[in-house]
Amino acid sequence: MRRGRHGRGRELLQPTLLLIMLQGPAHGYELMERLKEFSLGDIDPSLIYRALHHLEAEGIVTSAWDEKDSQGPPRRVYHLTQDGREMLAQHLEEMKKIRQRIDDWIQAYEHHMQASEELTNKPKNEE
Amino acid sequence: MRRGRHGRGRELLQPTLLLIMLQGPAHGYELMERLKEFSLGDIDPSLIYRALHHLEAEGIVTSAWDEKDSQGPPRRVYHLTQDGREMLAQHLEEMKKIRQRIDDWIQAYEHHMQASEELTNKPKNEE
DNA sequence: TTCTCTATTGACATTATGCATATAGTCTGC
DNA sequence: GCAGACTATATGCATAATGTCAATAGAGAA
Repeated sequence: MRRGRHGRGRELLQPTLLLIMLQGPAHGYELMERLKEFSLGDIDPSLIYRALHHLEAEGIVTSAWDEKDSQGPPRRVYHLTQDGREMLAQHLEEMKKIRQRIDDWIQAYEHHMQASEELTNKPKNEE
Repeated sequence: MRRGRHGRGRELLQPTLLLIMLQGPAHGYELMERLKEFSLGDIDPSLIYRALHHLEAEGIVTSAWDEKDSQGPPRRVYHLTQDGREMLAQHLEEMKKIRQRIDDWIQAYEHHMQASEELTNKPKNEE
């Protein structure tokens, strides 16, 4: 299975991990699976665990070994801190800005393409 | 002037440089100025020049010293290659995907917030 | 000549990414 | 019981990308 090839969507990893945790505590493997819901499957597991360690070091999440039975080795369960909730609110604002930039980009691109297509189709001055 | 702090919008740098060049050849300083049109002012100049060198090494753009007068030191003028135009078309597809993911993210976040707000405002079972 | 703006580049440190791999528990079927 | 698949987390290492800072230098204005 080819995974994580190139930086596609990697900038959405952290915000999306937090968003899933907003819906409730989760362990790494589960987060990895649920990223598929956001078209972010295909990310190498090591990147997810590394992101989680990083978030914990920043105080955005906390973690503890799960006391309940696992279907494998013990799980480390992560949940949001208050800082994490605030971070999410900041992410929302950031997301809106990025979306606006992307919209501007797409519009500028398509506008240019449309204009140059018209030039190609009407080389002589029609009206 | 604080510049380039953190990865804000940095993922849009390359596509946006190419988009501006699609509208016509341009030199680095000019590109840097025109990035403001896409809310990408505030990027350190060295990042822009580095991106341009990288694009040239990849054959996405070519460059030459400008023969015309500068209002300062000589300018290096960049223009798109055919590969660059194809790259732009790929960027368009990528942009649309990212845009979709961001929409999904925002919708999930706001949906959760709305749901939890309702729980807060109606703790007893009203209908 | 000094200051600001124009213009490009390089050095250096830090951080992120990609990929491979180690470790190990559980579960299913044989 | 053991092989193989799935669950679960973590580390090491090489390379790529970023951030910061500063060097260099021409042109134009005061």
